[in-house]
Amino acid sequence: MILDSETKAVELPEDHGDELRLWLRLLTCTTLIEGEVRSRLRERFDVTLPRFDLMAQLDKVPDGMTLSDVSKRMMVSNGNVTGLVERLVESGHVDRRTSDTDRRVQVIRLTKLGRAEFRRMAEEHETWISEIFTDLTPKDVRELMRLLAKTKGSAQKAGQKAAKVP
Amino acid sequence: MILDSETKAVELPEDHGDELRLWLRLLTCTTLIEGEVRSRLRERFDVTLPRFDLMAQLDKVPDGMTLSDVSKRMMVSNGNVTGLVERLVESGHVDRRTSDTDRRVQVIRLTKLGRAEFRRMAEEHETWISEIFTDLTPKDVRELMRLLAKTKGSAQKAGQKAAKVP
DNA sequence: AAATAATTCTTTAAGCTTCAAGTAAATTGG
DNA sequence: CCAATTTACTTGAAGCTTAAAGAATTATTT
Repeated sequence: MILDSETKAVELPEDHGDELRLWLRLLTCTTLIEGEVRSRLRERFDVTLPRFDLMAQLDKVPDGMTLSDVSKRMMVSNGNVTGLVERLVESGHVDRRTSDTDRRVQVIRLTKLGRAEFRRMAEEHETWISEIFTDLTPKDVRELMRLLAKTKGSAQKAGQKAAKVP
Repeated sequence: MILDSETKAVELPEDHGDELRLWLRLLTCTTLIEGEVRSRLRERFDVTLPRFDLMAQLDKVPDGMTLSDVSKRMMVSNGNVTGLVERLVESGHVDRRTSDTDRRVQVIRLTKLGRAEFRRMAEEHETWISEIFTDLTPKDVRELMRLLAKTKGSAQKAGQKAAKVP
């Protein structure tokens, strides 16, 4: 804390350049990888990344999940999921029904076709990812996992704090 | 390398689960932070993230840059930049003119208004970012920078290789 | 010089995404 | 039980994004 001549706290512009550079690098990495995955998905399977991501969520559960669940897990808006699911139902990859116990709720799951196609895509997708991270040693991977977990926690905390003081 | 009974190399499904988990965590971090920054930019300044990002590129140069430059730096498509710039010119934040030496080229730069508003936003933005990364020690930041640089290089290499063998 | 190729940017169509407002159903609290 | 609130989802408008095709200009090759 710095005090001026009248012993009053003053705001000096602190240096947050390192964090800013870190954020930009993080963003660059993600954009780069995302673009690579997107273009390969399109070329190899003629599928968009959001469709793939949604199917990936559904592949993890056998009995389907609600639209809200998908929305939270994918970290996108409800309206977004509505449209995405609409198109996946249209193309026969996803099955949708109203919950028996709560008529507000829509339960969606992969169809047989959807699951088969996703599995096929996921296999290649996994090798692409390992290719993309090929220069990292197992130790690098562990360390990165650790630091990103810490980053995630920090970001979540900052988000909650900001939400409480609007 | 695993050889089968006929001494022929066979492809066994290798485990790339760690890299996949790493990618998902990287994506989660970026999505989380991006969402936080997006919502704060909207609430505080009623500006979108893409507009802010474009202005950030232009703020770095005094004499403007071409649309292609912006496109490469932001890692988005040309058409995307065209529309973004269109709206920023419309709102008076960006100035656009045709290059004197090459009539294909559009040179854009921040207007006085655009630069003033960006500087104002950037200052707060920087503190948000430092807040978001607040749990990371300086050592964490350095280490993360290093590992992400390595990741970026690895991803670029993978992308180039894939582009050559289509 | 003329033909060819490469570049810079724009346009279009389709899909993605958010936000805000709206509808319907379930839950809560009197 | 009923009013008020909350939850789950949908809709609509605006903007973002990409990919692909096209137009204009410049650079290269023959």
